[in-house]
Amino acid sequence: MTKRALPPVVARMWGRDTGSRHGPRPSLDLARIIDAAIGIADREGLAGVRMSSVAAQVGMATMSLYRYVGSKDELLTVMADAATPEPPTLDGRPWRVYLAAWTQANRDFLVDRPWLLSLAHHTPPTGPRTLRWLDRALTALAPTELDLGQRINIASTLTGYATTQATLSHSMITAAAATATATTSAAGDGSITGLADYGDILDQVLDPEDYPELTAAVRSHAFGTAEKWIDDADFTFGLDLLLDGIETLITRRG
Amino acid sequence: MTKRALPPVVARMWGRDTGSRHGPRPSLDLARIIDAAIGIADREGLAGVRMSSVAAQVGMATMSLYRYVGSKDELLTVMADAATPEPPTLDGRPWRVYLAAWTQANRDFLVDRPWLLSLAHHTPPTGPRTLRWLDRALTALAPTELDLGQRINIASTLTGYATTQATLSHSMITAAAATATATTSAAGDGSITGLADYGDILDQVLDPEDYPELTAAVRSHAFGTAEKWIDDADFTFGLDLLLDGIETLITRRG
DNA sequence: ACCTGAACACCGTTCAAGT
DNA sequence: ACCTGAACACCGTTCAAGT
Repeated sequence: MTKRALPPVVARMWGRDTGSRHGPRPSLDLARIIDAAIGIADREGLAGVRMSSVAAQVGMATMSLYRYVGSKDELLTVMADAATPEPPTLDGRPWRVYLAAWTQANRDFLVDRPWLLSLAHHTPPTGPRTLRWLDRALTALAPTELDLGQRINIASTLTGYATTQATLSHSMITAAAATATATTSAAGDGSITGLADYGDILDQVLDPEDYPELTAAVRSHAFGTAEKWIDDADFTFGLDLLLDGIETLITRRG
Repeated sequence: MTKRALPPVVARMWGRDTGSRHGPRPSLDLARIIDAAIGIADREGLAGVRMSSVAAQVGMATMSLYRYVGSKDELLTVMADAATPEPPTLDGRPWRVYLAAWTQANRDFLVDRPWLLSLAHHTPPTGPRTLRWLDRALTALAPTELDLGQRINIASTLTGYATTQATLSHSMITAAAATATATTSAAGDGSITGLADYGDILDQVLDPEDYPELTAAVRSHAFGTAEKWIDDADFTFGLDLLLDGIETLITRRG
């Protein structure tokens, strides 16, 4: 049972110092760097986060950043965890009530910080915040008879759902916003500038024989309004499907 | 009702010629370029797809590619749709049976081509393949009394689930594969090299008071084996939760 | 021990010629 | 009308000095 060395990124996320430095200063400075990077991402999106722009923001030379993070990739990993808020507190609520709030809060912070969606790593979670979300979901499910594997699976499924919905909302919101401002670009760059455009495009492109139901959907203007897609009602609708399924499973056990 | 010009990317995905060129040749060449790009992605991952590597593969100069696609981003969009297989045929199966197969097939091709996961755009689908998947799901649900909005929502939720599970499988598979080959890199680069490592890391990092349930999970070796995560049983488990929820909804209507 | 500027590597893309 | 090489822009990162 040898303790293997922690990967540097992980160590940094947990405030454990990696290299040998003197005071408690360095970790504080890391926090400042992370905050700067998060601020840039909030304002300009992920594309704005360059080693140079982050360094400028904190008043260092670009190269100095490499004293605090091993690479840009590490910086992104650390800032993703830091930008994740604390999960809702349990407060003794029953699992269904809590998990509904948990999933909704999960979606909400992804909508607030859509750049987190692009950072969904293909790596299991290792940061303090992300793991706290997982722990709280497991805790809420502890009173049920479900085993750990099932509980972990439920938590993954719900996060997945939150992510899906956030992605959907985000693409619709930006599409709608683009329509509002970009009557100018209508001719030019060819990006999809709104939901009306989207329906328009599908209408031009779909062969009704090959895509019968989609064509019907487009013709009936099911894609007409952005509000429909970012509505809480739709989110709750799908969430209830999931929770009903979980409830069925739990009662089947009892 | 003016027909707005199709965005170039969309036109290209549907085989409609964008610029003015002479014969039917060009579109064929586009297909060759796409195939080359997909081949590279399959072999080396998305990082291997460079304008230069794709051009080399088809025996053109790098710059010639810009005759066929407007930018690398366009290339990625087009190749993502082209790399998506056809959805399963309905064959008169009841909605629940079909959607189960549909979701499983969706996950399967994402597991086969994990680079598609990184290409999950923040844009609604516009390609022939992706839209065919959507259409088929709507068709399967047509006999139910659900309205179009609900059916679209169900399809989104199921794709989302497939994506979540594929992501999970993928991170676990690569983690496991890395363990097998990388006893060498164990000391060095600090990447997570396996599930055993993952449990190890969590164990070192978690404070049992702050993360009570997660700690318990780690101690009970719930993260122990990779097989558990890529098992069909887990996938079906979550899928059934969703389908149960949908079924509840449908019968509630009737 | 910490910080930094110059230099390099890599890659997408513009542009002006080529044929 | 199509193709292409040289050149540029951008950005992450190495390295050898600075203090």
